Amino acid sequence: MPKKITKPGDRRTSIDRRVVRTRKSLQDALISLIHKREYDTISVDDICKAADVGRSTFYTHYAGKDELKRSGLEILHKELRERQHLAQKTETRGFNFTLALFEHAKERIDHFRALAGNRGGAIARSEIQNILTKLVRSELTRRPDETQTDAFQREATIQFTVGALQSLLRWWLENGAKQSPQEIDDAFQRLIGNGVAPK
Amino acid sequence: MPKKITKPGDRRTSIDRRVVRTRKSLQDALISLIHKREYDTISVDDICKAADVGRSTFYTHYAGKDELKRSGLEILHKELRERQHLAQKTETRGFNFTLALFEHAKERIDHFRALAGNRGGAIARSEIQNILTKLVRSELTRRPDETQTDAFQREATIQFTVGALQSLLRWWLENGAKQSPQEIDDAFQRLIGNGVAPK
DNA sequence: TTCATTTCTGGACACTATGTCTATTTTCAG
DNA sequence: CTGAAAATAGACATAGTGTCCAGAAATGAA
Repeated sequence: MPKKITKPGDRRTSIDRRVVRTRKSLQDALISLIHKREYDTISVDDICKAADVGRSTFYTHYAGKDELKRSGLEILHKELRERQHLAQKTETRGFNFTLALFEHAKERIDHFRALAGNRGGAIARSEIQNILTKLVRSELTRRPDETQTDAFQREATIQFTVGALQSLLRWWLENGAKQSPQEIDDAFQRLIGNGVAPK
Repeated sequence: MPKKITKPGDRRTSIDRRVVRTRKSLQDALISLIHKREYDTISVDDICKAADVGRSTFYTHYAGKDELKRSGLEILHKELRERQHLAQKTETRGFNFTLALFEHAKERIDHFRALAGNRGGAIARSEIQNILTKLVRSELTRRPDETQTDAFQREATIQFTVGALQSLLRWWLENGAKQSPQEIDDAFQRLIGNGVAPK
């Protein structure tokens, strides 16, 4: 076989243990640092020191801090999709992926809080928002004879739902996820299904 | 990391024209820059050049970029509270501040989009979230005999509502606020009042 | 085991940004 | 007009970024 230029940052599934080990160290280091300080105040050098990895090595794997963080989210997303896939076999009514979401979030709460919490910042949130938007959109199917007003209503409904869900999720996690996934999901289903009656 | 607190116009609420002029220039410069690039990529120097203000002057007014941004939000908040105060005199059912919110946002759309949009980032959002949370909380009054479960339900409802509202607002603004404030508010009131029926 | 290949490494480099300080000039209010 | 306040350029120390290299170390395969 002729040579293959395999740069560390390549898409190719890494066989080399060193690569796996290095990346995992960096992932973990970032997570643990985010628990201690504001994301913006963490430097690449800090991460490398915490991970015990050379700074030049960092850059052969990730373009910067943000990419490292994104890669952490990809892992969560992948896990969630698998979970959702299982969940969809059972239920068919309403937003049936949300219970799986809350369960998943609770299991990986440290990971989630670090990446999606208040301190986590914008990158993670918009990424999570993308994920949730896809899921919600697939629940609200489009009528073939959709008018422009319908389109507006539908999109508004999607944005409304995603915002509500994400907000509830974040609040629950930030307060230590004291309630069970079932409880928080019940609350969500009730609110999204029946609406809110003020006063 | 700023350490020294220095506010030139502290003693009397800025009488000096120079102070007012400088601050306004910096505010405007930031807003216009945020429209062009990512917030993080904007340096204090960039802002100063755009505002035609010396960099050393900048630091006599603000501790850094973030504080400049926050001060911009304070202005919006103040205006919104005044508006809300007027709106509450003509009391209707439900969340009666939201129409005022949408109207206000549309009028100051450039300001809002820059500070609250996707590119705006985390500072603005959490600030706006605080504002909305206060408003929503005041709508959902607490029963005197509230149980622990009630408290959970109430807080969940608040977080749900704020998230939905903020998400809808952001989406509307980011897409150019094509619909009228009345339309978007109707959509919100309908969704929050009646819930969402998927499929 | 040996060995070619890949990865990791520290240190050097050029670069951009931050925040503070000072001496000087400009602008303001009274 | 005048003293006080504000704005300024430029210098400074510090810190972070991203790239590059040559050598050391680990790895998978033979």
